[in-house]
Amino acid sequence: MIVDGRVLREDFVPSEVVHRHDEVNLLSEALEPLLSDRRPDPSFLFGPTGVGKTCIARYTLAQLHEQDPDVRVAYVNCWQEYTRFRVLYSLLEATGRTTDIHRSTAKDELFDRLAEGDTRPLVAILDEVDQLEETAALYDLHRLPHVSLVLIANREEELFASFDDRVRSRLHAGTRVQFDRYGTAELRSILRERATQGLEPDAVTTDQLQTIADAASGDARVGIGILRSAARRAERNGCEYVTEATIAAAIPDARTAIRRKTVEGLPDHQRVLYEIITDAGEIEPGELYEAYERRVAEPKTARTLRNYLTKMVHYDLIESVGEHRGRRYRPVADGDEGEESELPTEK
DNA sequence: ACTCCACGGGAAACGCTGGTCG
DNA sequence: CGACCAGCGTTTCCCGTGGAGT
Repeated sequence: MIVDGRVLREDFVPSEVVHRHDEVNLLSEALEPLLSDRRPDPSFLFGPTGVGKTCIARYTLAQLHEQDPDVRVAYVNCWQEYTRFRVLYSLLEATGRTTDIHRSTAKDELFDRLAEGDTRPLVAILDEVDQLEETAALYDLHRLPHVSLVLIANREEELFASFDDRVRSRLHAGTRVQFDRYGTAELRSILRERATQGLEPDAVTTDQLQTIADAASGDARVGIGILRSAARRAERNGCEYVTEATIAAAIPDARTAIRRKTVEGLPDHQRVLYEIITDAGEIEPGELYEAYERRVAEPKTARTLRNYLTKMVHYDLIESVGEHRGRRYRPVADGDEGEESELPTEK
């Protein structure tokens, strides 16, 4: 049933792109100077989740690398690597020179090492760059003449708001590529493409892909997740092809899978907080702290809990409603319908 | 107006890892 | 080898801010 599981992973980069030719062209034009040994201005890819920003960036850079193997590419996801140290480290790693570096190595050491030595061009793709906490890292990278930046974020205004002045003025020039949500027809053909490569022929019908595309409401990541989950379920049941029932089962599954994974990875104390909040449905801070203290042997301070809470809000596990007095925490709603959940987490 | 409460920034304290020096 | 040191991440303490309730 499943022929090639890699194709169904969301980080799979297809060898051909569907529906994003304009964006690819824009980006590769912007990066063209690299082919004549000049440094391009930074490129920006903006758009909501699951519209192919990451995929297109990787795809385009992979092509570029093929044209000119001297151009190296480093992909950094700023969700995980959100400090200056980690970003620099990831870049060094991509150039394969990290052997003797550990946590205790001074930051400047990392920077120096990037600056000297191998000065072949390096393109740094910084994904979710709005999550980067030390934007000074961007300034650092910009100072390196052989490093070019491709920055990926949801919204332009918010991204620039998070920059400090130095960074903002340096990066203001540059190419913007805006990605819009996929229509269901587009999404359906993307899914068809994946199904053709990843599954047995005829394992899934066009109607079924349509159902999945509808459920994913423009988010290719969710769509692919549903397809993968449905295929796995079908396979586990010994089916030769995907059935309506497996799809129905896979839809909620894919929606919460990512979150469940995050929750499992949470440190103990934070998971306790999360459980209290989900159990209660909605809870106010004071009560939350008390419940927490009752449940844990060696409770952390309230201040620390606040740190945890902001982090969990950040991770989209919980949300807080109201300000100051009368604030409440609750698990983030499961956006059952494709309702515009476009609340760009104000701050 | 005044008090209560929660939020979140900043500085200091702590704990861990790995390096270095005698 | 053991005693220190450097540097980072995490936690705590302290505190200013500002809305809500009275």
